[in-house]
Amino acid sequence: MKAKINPRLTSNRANIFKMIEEAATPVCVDTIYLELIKTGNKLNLSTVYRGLDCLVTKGLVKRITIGEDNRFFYEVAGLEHHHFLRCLCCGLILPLEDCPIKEYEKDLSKKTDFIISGHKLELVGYCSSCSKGV
Amino acid sequence: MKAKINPRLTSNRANIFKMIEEAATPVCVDTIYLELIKTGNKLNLSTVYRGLDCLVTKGLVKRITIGEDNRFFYEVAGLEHHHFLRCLCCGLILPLEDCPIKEYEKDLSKKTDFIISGHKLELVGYCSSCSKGV
DNA sequence: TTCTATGCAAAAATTTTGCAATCGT
DNA sequence: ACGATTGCAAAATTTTTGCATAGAA
Repeated sequence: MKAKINPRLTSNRANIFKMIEEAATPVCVDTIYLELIKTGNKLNLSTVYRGLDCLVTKGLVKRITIGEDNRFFYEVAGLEHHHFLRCLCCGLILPLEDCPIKEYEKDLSKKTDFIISGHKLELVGYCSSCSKGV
Repeated sequence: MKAKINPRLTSNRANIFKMIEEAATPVCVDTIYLELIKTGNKLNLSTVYRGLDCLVTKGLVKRITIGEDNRFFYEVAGLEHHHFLRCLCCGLILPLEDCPIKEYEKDLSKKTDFIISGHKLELVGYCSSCSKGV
């Protein structure tokens, strides 16, 4: 993408951000797009993509991958470090606050001689609704 | 895909499997395809995709996602449970044998009322080669 | 004016599918 | 002959890009 010197936070982009902010879980591009259209906004899908790029560049939004769907999700940046628990049945994504592998990272860094900058943990299973009567 | 009653392990598929088996890390479709072509095999990319579907269905191969590239990787199924450490610079993927979150899973299951069936952990950073002189 | 944002269409990248031909048993 | 595989081309999905136009500072 062409480098813009001074990207603007247009109303489209503010709306995209608001939508992400208000969602309880990470959202993907078509969810954002459809939600904005449904609530009366008129904008193009590519505007959503470019708006997201802009928000990511500005550090307002984080682009992440969850699940096995090969597409991107977005969440507000600057949240506490967290992980996800995902329901394989209904797709529910539950953010988790605690992180069980902080010390492990240190050990691993020593063992592998990697500088470890981060990690991604995703647990999967079946939520209580979906596992009722199983 | 159309359900085949009795999928066959053709030589194409055996070659695909062998390639995956011999790779030290998970491989993606185009790596498999190019490697097979380079070693003298003649086959179509869609044959690779279908062959992989077949191997996954047969339980010989596992389809996984690593990194932020929105594409699939494949590894031999039936390996010990493991995770990955990935270099953000050169793309090196290092399989890890130990798993630091087995007990965490139990706790979380109680706390969230999920039936937890698995998890995916990926650590990222810079390998010793890439971080030399940084 | 000058830089940026947008819509639209087209292209890219990865994966899937339909169909006719071929192969294996 | 029958069912499965393959090549090829086309489609589907998600994301990116080029270009002309509209918009904001």
